[in-house]
Amino acid sequence: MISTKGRYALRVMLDLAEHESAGFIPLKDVAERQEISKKYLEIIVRELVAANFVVGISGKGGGYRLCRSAEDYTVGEILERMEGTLATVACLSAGAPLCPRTGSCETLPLWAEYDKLTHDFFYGKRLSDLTGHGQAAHGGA
Amino acid sequence: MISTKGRYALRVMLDLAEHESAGFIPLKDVAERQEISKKYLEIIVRELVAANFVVGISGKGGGYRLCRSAEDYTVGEILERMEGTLATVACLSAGAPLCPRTGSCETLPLWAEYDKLTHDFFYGKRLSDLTGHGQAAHGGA
DNA sequence: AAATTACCTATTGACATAGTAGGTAAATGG
DNA sequence: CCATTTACCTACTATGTCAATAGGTAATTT
Repeated sequence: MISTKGRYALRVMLDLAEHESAGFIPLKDVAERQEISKKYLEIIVRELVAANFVVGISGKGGGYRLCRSAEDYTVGEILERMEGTLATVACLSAGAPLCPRTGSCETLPLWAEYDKLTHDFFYGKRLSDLTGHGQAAHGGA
Repeated sequence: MISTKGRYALRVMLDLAEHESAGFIPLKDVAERQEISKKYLEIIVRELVAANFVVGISGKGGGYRLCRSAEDYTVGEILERMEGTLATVACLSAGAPLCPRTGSCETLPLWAEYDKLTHDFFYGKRLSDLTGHGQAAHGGA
């Protein structure tokens, strides 16, 4: 299960991507548009800053902004950073202690195959692939 | 992340599949071979019985046995039953309350696509596809 | 100086995970 | 018939994670 942290982070990144022409975006605006508690988003955005995905500046006129353009982020790198790992079983998680059953475990190849599928899927998607895919329009027609 | 419940359940099923010629297999044997606490396996096997995946008989000479042959189980049905859902985000989980953002959510199509990938992967694998895939041998050569 | 914004530490309630403990019921072998 | 083996059942618990909330300080602009 992908947690709110990863999912909200992606939505914040998307929101920033779609409003990048407006300069630095206050978190308040993102929180309102996305209908997510601003307080909670603070925690998430802090990690996005630490990961160098976004930059923030304080004060009036401040806010957050992407560091790169939307097509230069993969969904995978964002999720992996926020979730800690994309691995679906503990024994395949980076930094996990080596399981003594590796080698004889009959299920490990299954998990490894699924892990690769997952990794390839999310690293194959770019932030720019997701913009403008909601069915409801923002303004018009 | 797939929990121990699903992973252990799969290993129990596999163990039973590989020893089905020996008739009813005591859980004690499975626990020893798989190096998993028998007490914990009891909980898991109870659910396998409830799901009609295995049958158990009490008393001396008793134990557990698969209900069908190994090629008639998909990995997906076993995991889904044990984990409750295979869905990777809450809003796609069966029985989840409908999210008011469905329709405007820009990330939903991504999760839906990944969900389908996951579902197809695990339902495309059969128990019999996993037998005999550990590298280490049981006895010999 | 006032307002706005990011940034930081700490805390919390709810829930799931991964078991453990200690029994009862059923079936068999001797 | 009785001891043994096995499944089956209820309850408990420690630990950790999740999803926030609370209440501040620091930076920047007008």
